[in-house]
Formats: sequence, C-alpha cells, structure tokens
Amino acid sequence: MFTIGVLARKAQCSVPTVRFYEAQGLMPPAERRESGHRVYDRPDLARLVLIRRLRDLDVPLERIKALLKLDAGGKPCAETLRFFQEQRDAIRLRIEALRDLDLTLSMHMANCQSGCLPAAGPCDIFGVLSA
Amino acid sequence: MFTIGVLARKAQCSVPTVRFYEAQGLMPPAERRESGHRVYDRPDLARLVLIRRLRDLDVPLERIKALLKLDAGGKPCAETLRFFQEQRDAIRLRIEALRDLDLTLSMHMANCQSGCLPAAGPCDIFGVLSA
DNA sequence: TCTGGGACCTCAAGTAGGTTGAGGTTCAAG
DNA sequence: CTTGAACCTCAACCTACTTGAGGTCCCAGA
Repeated sequence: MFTIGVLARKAQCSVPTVRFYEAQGLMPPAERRESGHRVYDRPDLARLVLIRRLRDLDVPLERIKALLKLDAGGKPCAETLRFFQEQRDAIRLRIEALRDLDLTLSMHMANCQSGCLPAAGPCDIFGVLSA
Repeated sequence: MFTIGVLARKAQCSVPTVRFYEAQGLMPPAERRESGHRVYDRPDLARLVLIRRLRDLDVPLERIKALLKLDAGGKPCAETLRFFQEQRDAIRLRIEALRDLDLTLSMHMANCQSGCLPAAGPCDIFGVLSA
C-alpha cells in the first residue's frame, strides 16, 4: 500500500500523469483514505508500469486502453500476440532508422573534427543531413 | 521552383505542416506568385528536409530554430558539433532501450507461441512487461 | 501539543506540434 | 469554358501531458 507520490516514483512518471490516467480510464479509480488521498497497491503499480512501457513505444492511450481490456478478459494469446508482433516490427524499423542516422552523424563528425578544427571554417553537417 | 504540394511530398510531410513551420519561423516566408500561391526552390527543400530529420530525432522546434540560426551564421564547428554529439548520444540510448524491449518481447513471444496455443490459456505477456 | 513544510486534493488553463474543417480562389487538362 | 485538384486564410480541434491557483492533510521535531 503506498501513496500516489511513491507510485509515481516507482513507475518513473509524474504524479499528475497518474491522476490523468485515472481520469482517462487507463487506471481504475483509486481507493481513497478518509482524507481523500489516493492509495495504491502492487497490481496498480504493475498496471502503471505496463502503461508507461507501452507509451515509451508510442502506443496511443486509446490503444493501450483496448489492450488492457483484452488483458482483463483473460483472452487467449492470438490477438495479444498479433499486437505485440506489430509492435516489435515497429521497434525494429525504428532501430534501423536510428542506426542509419547514428552512422551518418558519426561519419560526418569524424570528418568535421579533423577537417575544420581549430575553429576554422563553418560546419557543413547541415548540408550533409539535408542531402 | 515548385509548389508547396511538391515540396511537401519531397520532404515527406504534409502541406499544412509546411505552412505551420513558416508561421513558426522555421521556414522563411515563402515567395509568392501573383495569385498568392507559395513558390519554393532547392535550398528551401534542403532546409525542410533538415527540419524533418531533426524532428524525427525529437528535437523540439525551438532548438531546431536556434540551430538553423547558428547554421546561417556560418559559425565554426565547435558548437554545432557539440549539439550533434549530444544528439547522437541520445540516439544511442534510445537504440539500447528499444533493443532491450525487442529482446523482452521476442523471448516472451517465443514462449507464448509454444506454451499457450492453440488458444488455450490467457497470455501472460502483460505480466512480463510490467515486471 | 503545536507548528511548519512537504505531499496531497480539485479544477482550469496552457503547451507542443501538429491536423482538420469551413469557406473561398486559382490553376490546368480536356 | 468548365470542372476538379491544389492552393489560400483563419479558426477550432487533437493528444498527452504539464503548470498553476487555491486549499487541505500528514507527520516529524521543538
């Protein structure tokens, strides 16, 4: 049993974000103390961590909501599996794109460091990137 | 010389986005025909592509604006280089995180495919992700 | 027991980075 | 000369939060 502040810290997000998720129906309405303060337990934390993890993948809130409903239903793998396969494919594309960019930057930075130091001419990295 | 539609297609973005960038001062005020239609040339395209590339890296518009100003000044490498080094570091962290997630998903999906088909029990991928 | 400051509450407004829509002009192919 | 795609402006909407105002609650130390 812990407070919203502790929950947020454990899930690596902000307190208002937790309240926002509750308002949006992603987190269930939290139990309250007499005072009105929200109280959470382990399953709540698990759910929040899952939401954050999916958000890191840029899965929209609506989609996460649908998935959580699916999970709650204890449905068989098939649907869920398909979703995560798509997700994984998206991740892989993104990794490829990032690697490509990393390479471009690295190559150019090597060039630049040897070619235009000490503070001699303008940097043409912009030209390289927009090519 | 081309129209906003052609420009947008070449830079892989939408027409309203181009206008939005102009309004925000990221793209210079475009030249116009008598009719009021915007006209663009190669340097405009280069600039737009650069903006898009930086946006793909989640660089905020304000930061891009500052960089473009820096570029226009023909400043020496040092500052620019530092920026791109930071950017590259961010990319690498992101790649690591994504790879980690990919691995987690892949391992679990392999499990799942052998363990709970044909449509037998519920999928525990949610538990795995929120652990 | 009192007190101060941090953590909590609600509700409203603001933010980034666009997208969408209404209502209207212009261009170019047939 | 028409008609449909592409352009124009301006305003409203969108997602996913963040920030702020104004107020209550909790708890450790004096």
